[in-house]
Amino acid sequence: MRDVADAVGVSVKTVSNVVNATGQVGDETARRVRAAIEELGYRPNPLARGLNARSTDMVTLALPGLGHGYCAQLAAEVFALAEADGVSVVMEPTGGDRERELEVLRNRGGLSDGVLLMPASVTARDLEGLAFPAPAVMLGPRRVRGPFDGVASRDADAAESAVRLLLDRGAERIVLLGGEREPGGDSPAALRSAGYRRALAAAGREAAPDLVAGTAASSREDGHAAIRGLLDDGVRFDAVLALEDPLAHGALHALRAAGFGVPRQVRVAAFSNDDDAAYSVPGLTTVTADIRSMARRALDLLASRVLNSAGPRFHVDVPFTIIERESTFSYA
Amino acid sequence: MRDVADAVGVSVKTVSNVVNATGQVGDETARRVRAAIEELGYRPNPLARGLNARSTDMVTLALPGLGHGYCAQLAAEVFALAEADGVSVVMEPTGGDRERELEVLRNRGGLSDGVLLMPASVTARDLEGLAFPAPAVMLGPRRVRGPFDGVASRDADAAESAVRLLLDRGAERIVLLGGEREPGGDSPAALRSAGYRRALAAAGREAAPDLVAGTAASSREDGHAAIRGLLDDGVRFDAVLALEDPLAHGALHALRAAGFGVPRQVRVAAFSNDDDAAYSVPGLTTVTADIRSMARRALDLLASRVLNSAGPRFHVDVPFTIIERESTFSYA
DNA sequence: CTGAAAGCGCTTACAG
DNA sequence: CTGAAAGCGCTTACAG
Repeated sequence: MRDVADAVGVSVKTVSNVVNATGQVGDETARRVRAAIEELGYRPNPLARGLNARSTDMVTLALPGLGHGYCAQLAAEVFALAEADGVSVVMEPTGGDRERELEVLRNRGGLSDGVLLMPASVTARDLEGLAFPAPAVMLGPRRVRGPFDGVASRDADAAESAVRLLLDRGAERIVLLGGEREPGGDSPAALRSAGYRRALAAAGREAAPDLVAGTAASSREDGHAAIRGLLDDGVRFDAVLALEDPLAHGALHALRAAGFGVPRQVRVAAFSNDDDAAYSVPGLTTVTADIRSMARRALDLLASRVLNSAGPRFHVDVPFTIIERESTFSYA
Repeated sequence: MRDVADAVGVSVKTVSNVVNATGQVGDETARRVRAAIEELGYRPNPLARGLNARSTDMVTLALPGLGHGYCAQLAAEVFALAEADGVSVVMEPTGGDRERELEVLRNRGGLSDGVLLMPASVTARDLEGLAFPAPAVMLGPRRVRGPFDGVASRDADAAESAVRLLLDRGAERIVLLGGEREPGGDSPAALRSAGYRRALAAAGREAAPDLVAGTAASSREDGHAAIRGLLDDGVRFDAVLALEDPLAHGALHALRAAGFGVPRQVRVAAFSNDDDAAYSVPGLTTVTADIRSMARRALDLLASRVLNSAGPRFHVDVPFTIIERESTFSYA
């Protein structure tokens, strides 16, 4: 900037004025300044700017990973919205590790104005114990109490609706694929499992233990193996609620191989609406949180929180939608 | 920092000394400074630090997207290695758009010290025309000439080796699944297609046009449909080289459904080694670039380039490996 | 072992 | 319409 000012023979303030369109600058002066900027390849130093503005227009996005559909979709939405807002996104994969989640919230040495965290392991107690945390918003299926704003998807409610849909379509015995055997906990799987039980209870039924099929992970292969196992064990069922889309794809596969018609004999619904869901045959009914509005709300909450770290905390729930496709159609 | 210094009754320099472990500080003084830091929740302002150091220890990672296995794997490696180096990563999805790729290289207003770009659309000519670009390293399958360092995977060579493997295993007619019908171009698909043709030529064979099966995208469904189409058309083949793993999974599926034994009747090989490759049945033989060393080299090159923007450009090729699994075994 | 000064590259608040 | 000064929060180079 000094260089530009000297080249044109004006003060740095004048250069600053033309760069930021602040103050008043004569047309001729502005033109010469612009020419010098062009020629010298001058770029305002964002660090120096930030030092004054006390802001970097950067946000840290901390997710357990990018492998799962939910996270990948959320990241994509955050990137797109942030870009439109003129803010950059620093990615910080936490691996779901508690220590790293806390580290992110401390934002030691971090340049970003605040952090968006999808908490996997961190507890309410951890959050309370955090001294001088960075401005942060928690987002995702887990709703953790604590001194932070939050945007949560209603996974339990979503699962409940999905089960209701399956019951409406005539299902009697619904497998919970990838589900938790024990009630309790606040992982996405636990929340969805709770919704499953709630819907059954509301319909005056009980969750049969032999219909809860846990899986090691959430891959196609896991889904395939689990359904395969049920069939081999002679377990009867006429519907599957898979807690992740890939599990459902594996299930479809296993059912087809075993000669079961979907949806005629077995209805299948799942979560996430990943790319394959629309293209599989049959098309897969999925329950999907409105990820975009989740990203939007989180970014907005964080922006407010950066401006005003005091004030009441906000917790917002994001709506979900059921996209019904062939896998649950009832041909009456 | 001012506050801490005042609280303890020392100068800012002394505080700076204990924070950075520079200079000499008395044990007692250091202890009191540390206590004050703790109590006041003081954190060094990274902006002010960066302003002096002329560095932010941040790097921009610009990829077309995170959807494909290659990109996702690369991103994961970059995150991990960067974290270990103490550098943060700003994600910048380009969507493969030329304008956005150029914008990233200009790094206007960007806080990062440099950029890692996986170029999709940008041409050598574009790069030459770039005035005052940020320090940058190009990485990925495309090797673009221009005033930048580069780390490239040898996709053509990798495809050539894969074809040689299939020939060794007794294949005569190898389908190029997801391949380009016309030679030329420098997209990954084009490069791999070129390797396919080269291997066949080296073996004294020709690439039969009916064996090149283009696909709209690289999903499982695309692979399934394409192989299905070939079978329906009565095209004879005894091997498939799929340019992306998901295509191969679709192919395996289609082959099984049609009653073909893999590898007994048809051998299948693919690229990328995605998570499913090891777990599919049969296990999928894939050719995989050493993504980690690609990330490592790119980060190192960028670090050097940030320190010294002049000097000769470096272009390094990253090795690839063939992981052979059941899908190409020959039961002699 | 500790401090006062200058400076990183910009902006803000005030003069003229 | 333009400039000189002070300051953002730190570090570097020099004194003592």
